[in-house]
Amino acid sequence: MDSGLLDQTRDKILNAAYGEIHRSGFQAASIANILADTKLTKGALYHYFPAKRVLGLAVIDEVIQAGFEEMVFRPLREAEHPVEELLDILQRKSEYLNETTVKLGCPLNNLMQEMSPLDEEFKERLTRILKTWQTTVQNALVQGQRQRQISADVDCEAAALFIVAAWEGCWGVAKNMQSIKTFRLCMAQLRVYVSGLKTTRKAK
Amino acid sequence: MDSGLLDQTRDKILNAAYGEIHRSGFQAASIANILADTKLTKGALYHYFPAKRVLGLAVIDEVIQAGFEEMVFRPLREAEHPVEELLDILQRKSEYLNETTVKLGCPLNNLMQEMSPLDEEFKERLTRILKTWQTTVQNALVQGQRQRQISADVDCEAAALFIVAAWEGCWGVAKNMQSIKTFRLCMAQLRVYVSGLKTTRKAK
DNA sequence: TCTATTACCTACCAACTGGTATGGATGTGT
DNA sequence: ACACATCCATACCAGTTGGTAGGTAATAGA
Repeated sequence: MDSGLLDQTRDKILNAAYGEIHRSGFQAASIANILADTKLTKGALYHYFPAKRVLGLAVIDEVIQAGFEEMVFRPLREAEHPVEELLDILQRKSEYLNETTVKLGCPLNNLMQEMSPLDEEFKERLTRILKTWQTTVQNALVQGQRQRQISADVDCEAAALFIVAAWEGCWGVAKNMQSIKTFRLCMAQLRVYVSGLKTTRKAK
Repeated sequence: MDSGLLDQTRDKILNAAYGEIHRSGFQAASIANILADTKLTKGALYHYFPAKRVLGLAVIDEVIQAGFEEMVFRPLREAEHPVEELLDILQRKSEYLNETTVKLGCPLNNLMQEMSPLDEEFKERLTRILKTWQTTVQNALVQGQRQRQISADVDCEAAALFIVAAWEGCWGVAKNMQSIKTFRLCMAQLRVYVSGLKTTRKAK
């Protein structure tokens, strides 16, 4: 058979699994629900994925990581003025966002919080995405320093880490308050922080 | 019987439940494990708590909220110089912290991420803690403005929200990377942000 | 056309889940 | 001393979980 580019069934399972995991977390994600969504049966699922765990790992690699790559990492890497692009992305992310998105939260963050202490392989793959994220932001800041957009005395590694952390933090509080307004207010402050890196300043 | 101040059995269940929930989350928290920890049986547990859900809510109110009250809210409210106290707390929190603490993450954040979309009552109680947190920080900043420690053009509500969000964000990344060093680096940047509120600055 | 493999379905299972019913032991009020 | 509530243990249950065994239909290769 094909098994090559278009593997509709596998993709359907993958997407349904992503949805279920996003809604309920990995552990509480019910295989029965995934199958109900896809109108498939266990035979199909266990044909493509030998276990629920493997399905979860595939969702991380092929859906979540791919999504970040397209929506955040690539734009940031390819931008000519990465600092502006970073502020742009923060802006865009806080605009395009609906009720359910804010209610369910960031899929990466959700999975990290749930699975990192429980499963080493989950942790590794999720942390890899997080570190790529940090590194990408860090490179943007460094390039910003070269372009005289970011103050020279900024510790880009620490700042990038903090930006990622705060970013996820904004997702978190907005998710709990279930309020888009909260998310926007919070992200606006993050942009204030990033903008603050432009002006020269002293540590304490 | 007593049922008053010292109810050892109930406390034992509550603490064991807190531990289990902290380790595995609420849904995955196994009543069997809690009972194994306490060396009690179901009769005891269901004598004090009519359902697992109620036990979870009790853990939120009587363990988690109480902890925040003692460790964060009260010191912040009672401080004469709340901005210094806030920076102090951020400092203390990043120092006193061991391997397992960073591995398991912030109990409040964990529960919020997991339960807010799933259970309205969980959400309400957790959000209440979060809002108390925000308000407490906000009051500290406002008082700081009165004491001429915080720049007058700071939006204290937004800043407080962001501080809480970033705070939880620091917990989050540190938990996933399972690195105390990461936590400290991240919290240090948060202190930089807070310190930055002292100097006068313009929004964008 | 015969064979082998892929793709998927149906029926089933052991393990575990939260929860309940019952009963015994220990006080407590009268 | 009797009735009664509190505290907790034991045994049990229905429902759900991820996972498996075995079969069928379709397709591919020769």
